[in-house]
Amino acid sequence: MSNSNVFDDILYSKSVFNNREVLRFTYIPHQLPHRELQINQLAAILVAALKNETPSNVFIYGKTGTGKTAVVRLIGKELEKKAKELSKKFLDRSLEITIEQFENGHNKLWRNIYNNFDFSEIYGQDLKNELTKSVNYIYINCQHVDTQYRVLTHIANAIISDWDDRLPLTGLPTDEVYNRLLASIDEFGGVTTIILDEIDKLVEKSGDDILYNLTRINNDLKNAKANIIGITNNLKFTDFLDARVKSTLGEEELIFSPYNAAQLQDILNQRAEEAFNLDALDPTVIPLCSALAAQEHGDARRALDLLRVSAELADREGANRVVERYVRKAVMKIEQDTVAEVIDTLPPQSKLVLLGILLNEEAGSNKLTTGMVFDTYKELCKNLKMDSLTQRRITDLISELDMLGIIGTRVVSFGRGGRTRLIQMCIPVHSTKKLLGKTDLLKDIINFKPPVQSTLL
DNA sequence: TGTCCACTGGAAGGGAGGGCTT
DNA sequence: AAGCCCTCCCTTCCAGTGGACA
Repeated sequence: MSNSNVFDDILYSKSVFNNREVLRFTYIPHQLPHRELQINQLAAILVAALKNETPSNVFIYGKTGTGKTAVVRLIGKELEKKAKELSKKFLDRSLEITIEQFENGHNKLWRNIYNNFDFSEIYGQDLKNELTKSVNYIYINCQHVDTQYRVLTHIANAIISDWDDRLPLTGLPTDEVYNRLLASIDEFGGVTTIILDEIDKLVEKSGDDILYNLTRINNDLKNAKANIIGITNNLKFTDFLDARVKSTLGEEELIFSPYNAAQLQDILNQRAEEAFNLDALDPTVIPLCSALAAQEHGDARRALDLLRVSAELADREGANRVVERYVRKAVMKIEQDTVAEVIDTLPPQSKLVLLGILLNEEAGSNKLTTGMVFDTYKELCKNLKMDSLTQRRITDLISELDMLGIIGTRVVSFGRGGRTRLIQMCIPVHSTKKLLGKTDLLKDIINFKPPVQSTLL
């Protein structure tokens, strides 16, 4: 009997990778090529936190994959590191200097902290902990944390260290959450920087009340300071903001322009050095990945994904070198995987609507309207003995599918025939049907024939 | 030029589900 | 247990719309 494990062959087989994680977009390298200007600008703003002064609020614009999040996260890491270093220096020095000498010193930050603590405990662990966390950097991605309540609890919970004191995900009145947040920031002291990534998603869903409150948080804080960094890829985002929020939030603005192919190449080269074994990459691979990503508005995330997936495909085939062929394959794979994931995670009602559209298109209706899709959807529901949603709700689901890029819609008027939306599939009908057919809900009606519907044209 | 169609899409609110406070 | 609050998903209501047609 062999005691080998199914993973053994894969685990110990030769790989082109030295460290795959380096190619993830979430990995933050020590250096970010071609973002030196933005790094310096942001550091110049946030250095105030190290002096216990309030840094300006910052607004960061730039398309997907232009390094906004990476820069902000890198600066955060550096800021916290520096704060710890300074506090350590303070503790070391305080062994040698007297209180008077320290009070006469010029280090405002530590003098402030010192004023709030009993100096007799200077060497205690508690004080040391307080000192090392007096700069707080809280990152929130508003794509998921997209309501006023959630943002407030998220910030508060990032500061509250005791698990039992953490705020619940629902249940409390919002003003109560705000008060507890103030208390936790005040108790923490120092400077709290709140980063709201994809801030446009937050405002789109919940309005700008939350931003109004957060930009005025310093008025309510007694013992601490806070500032906001908003990140968005929507250049017109601030047009929808309340003028007061707009001026307070946009004290400083940073623009991240897209990378060009040469810059993307530098980024990939830097990561590849760490990510791959020697000679594992054909020299044509990085230029190709860069060129393909540059075509799509200079998206570094796309370039990194392409490189990583190409190498994974090479690995799986047991090749010891990544060549151009794998990049071409990777392009296809990434596209298919993205679509499959989006469809798979759709709620059941959206899947039914999509199936309605798909079946009509398959039956040859090339001028599909909202009304026709709704009729087919109702038939599908009847077949499944499910209650159907209203047409109003279905128009929203159709809009969502449109936003996801699964279908394309266009509002048209047929004169007396009325005004409606023309709908068509944007992804291949056959493969989508296969994906939908795999779900338990739809497997029995996947071949339903929609009633013949007359188009308005 | 006014009418009419089949919607679109904003606004308001209901209610289920989850969770807190008293 | 009761009362309250939040989120999410949904319904109901309704003003507004573009363009063919009479």
